[in-house]
Amino acid sequence: MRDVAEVAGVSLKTVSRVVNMEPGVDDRTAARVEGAIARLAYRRNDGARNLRKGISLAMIGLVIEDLRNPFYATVARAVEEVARRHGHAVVMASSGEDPDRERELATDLLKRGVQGLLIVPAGSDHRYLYADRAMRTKVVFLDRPPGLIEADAVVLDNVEGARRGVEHLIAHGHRRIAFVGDPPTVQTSVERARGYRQALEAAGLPIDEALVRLGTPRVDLAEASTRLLLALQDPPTAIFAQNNRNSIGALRAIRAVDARVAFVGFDDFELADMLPVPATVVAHDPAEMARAAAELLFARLAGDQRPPQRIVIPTKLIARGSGEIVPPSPQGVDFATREAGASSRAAS
Amino acid sequence: MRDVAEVAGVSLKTVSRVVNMEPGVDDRTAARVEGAIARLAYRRNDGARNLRKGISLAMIGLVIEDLRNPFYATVARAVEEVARRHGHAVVMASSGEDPDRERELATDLLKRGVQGLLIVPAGSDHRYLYADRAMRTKVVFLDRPPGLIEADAVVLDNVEGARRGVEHLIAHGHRRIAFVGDPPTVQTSVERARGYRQALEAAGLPIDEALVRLGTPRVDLAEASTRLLLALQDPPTAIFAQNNRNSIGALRAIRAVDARVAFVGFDDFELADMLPVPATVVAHDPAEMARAAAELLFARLAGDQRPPQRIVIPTKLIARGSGEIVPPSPQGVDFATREAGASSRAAS
DNA sequence: TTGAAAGCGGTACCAA
DNA sequence: TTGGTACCGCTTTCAA
Repeated sequence: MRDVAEVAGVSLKTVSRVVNMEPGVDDRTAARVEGAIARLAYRRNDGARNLRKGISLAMIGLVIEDLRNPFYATVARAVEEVARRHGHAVVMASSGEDPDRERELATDLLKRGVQGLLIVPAGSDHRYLYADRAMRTKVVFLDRPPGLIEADAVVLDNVEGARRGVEHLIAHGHRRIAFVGDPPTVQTSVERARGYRQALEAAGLPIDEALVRLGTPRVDLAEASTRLLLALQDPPTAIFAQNNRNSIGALRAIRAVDARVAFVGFDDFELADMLPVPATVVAHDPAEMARAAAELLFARLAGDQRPPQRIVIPTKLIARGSGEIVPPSPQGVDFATREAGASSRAAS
Repeated sequence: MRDVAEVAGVSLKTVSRVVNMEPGVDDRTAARVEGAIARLAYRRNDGARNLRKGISLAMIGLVIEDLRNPFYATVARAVEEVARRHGHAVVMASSGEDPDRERELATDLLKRGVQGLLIVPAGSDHRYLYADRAMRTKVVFLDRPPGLIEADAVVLDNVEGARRGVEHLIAHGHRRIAFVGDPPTVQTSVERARGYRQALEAAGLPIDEALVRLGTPRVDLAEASTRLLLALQDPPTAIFAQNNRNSIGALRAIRAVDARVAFVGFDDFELADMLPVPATVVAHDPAEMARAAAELLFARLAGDQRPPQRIVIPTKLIARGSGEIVPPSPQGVDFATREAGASSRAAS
């Protein structure tokens, strides 16, 4: 702005007046200033402006996995809504499930001076958030708990939800149930796998590790993984998928090979009820989770000093058809087959 | 920070050292400062910090309709990607198709000092963007053109895409084709309706305004609207839906009443190929559109002075089944029926 | 109508 | 190890 003033041959203050369209500037003077602005491609520094005006930017950061996943899109929208009510803007960043990138993005947001941070962690060590003491940025974790630090978190009831989903399949006569999930680095996947195991153990069923596939964070990989499962000598009669991405992949595989297997997925998804066999799911309310986390963050920003909170959002099983398919052969055949030896196969 | 210094009985600079964990501060002094920081609930002002350090915030704003719409989620993710490559963060805001809110959000983002703005307009008058002269914020419009101002825009080939979709239905023998779309305030809906009309006119078919429903911006409304269409005395034999929200609503209605009508929708959507009757769509690449717009914005920020650009992204028809359903009665029956009088109905 | 000088809340540089 | 002082780019106040 000083440069502009010099070029236009006026004082700093006059330029300021022109830029902010304050009244009381001679038209010719204003024209000269505008000319200088254009020539120098000048752009006002809003940082300095806000500093002087005492305006704090009022932003929060949101680090999620991928906006294209409808689950996170819903989360993001709900966060935006709450932030708006509190007069804050939201800066969003997608980590793509990469711990390094999560850290990079979170650190970047902190440097940008966001007042608070909502984060769906990809990594398992969040001590870096405390690197900058006295920065005092408030952080609330979303969907997954923090690693190696104490902090607020709002999560789903993963173990219980998965357990109920698998119990549902067991109740319909299934004994060979596969689990299709994200890599073990993803907390939610691990917890849901735990629920899966709990359900099987409680029913006295063996856990066949060949049926547990932890490692398919994308639709196409989940589809490939499920195809392998269905091509096993002794394939599962039911599949439990750990989230909506895995669900859609699994359903694509089931459809591709025209398998008659039961299916239950964690996360509801659009059109689940419109499929040829409507999908049974363990549903929950992502928007509610996001709102709870955002409200907690704003409470902290307002001075809430309670110890770190852990809020758990419940799940609900919605039976639509795919989870109520019963296994093809009468109960007990699986056991009989296996006792006859691993290399033998039932004729049909 | 000055307050902290006073309370701790040290100089400003020492506090600064502690806050930024610079070396060379006596532990006891540091402890005193930390105590003061805690007591005063002090938080560093990053605005002032960035000003002094000469850091410009490097943010762009993105105003879209609703993140929950997968179309916009894809757009947002692609924008984020490009912005990141250019070292910028993205502040996102959802207008909910409300012109006032669009204006409010855009103005707010400008006040926050974003370097540039990407906007999917809900309104039709964007002169407010020029209210602040010399602010020189660059703006690129996305998906829909600007109103009453000259500005860059990246849009889809709406007329052509819709025309082809409807032609496809006509080619399969349909003469009564309904249009299900957003309100006339939504540019894209109007343009796609134009393509619809062009296709009918080119084929010498009459346009029955009772079959043109402009006003259903949500899935549930589109479903209700389509139900009404299907309940007409002389119902359409095919439906063209203007975007993915309307498509899903229309398909729900078709399924609910078990109607055997053909369907083509604008926008591809996840699981379109997995439905009992896979959905034929006019597809395109939202990410490509978003990338083009974001790159154009960064080119402008880098000094690109070309006149306002208008980039058009092509569409592509993907036939999957629903668009290839032929009308129930032989060609010409509709005409015969109508010539027999509006009050008569074909027995079957 | 225009300008000079102080100051927003920090950091940088150099001296003590 | 600590402190003093100039200054980042802009707005505000008050005087010319």
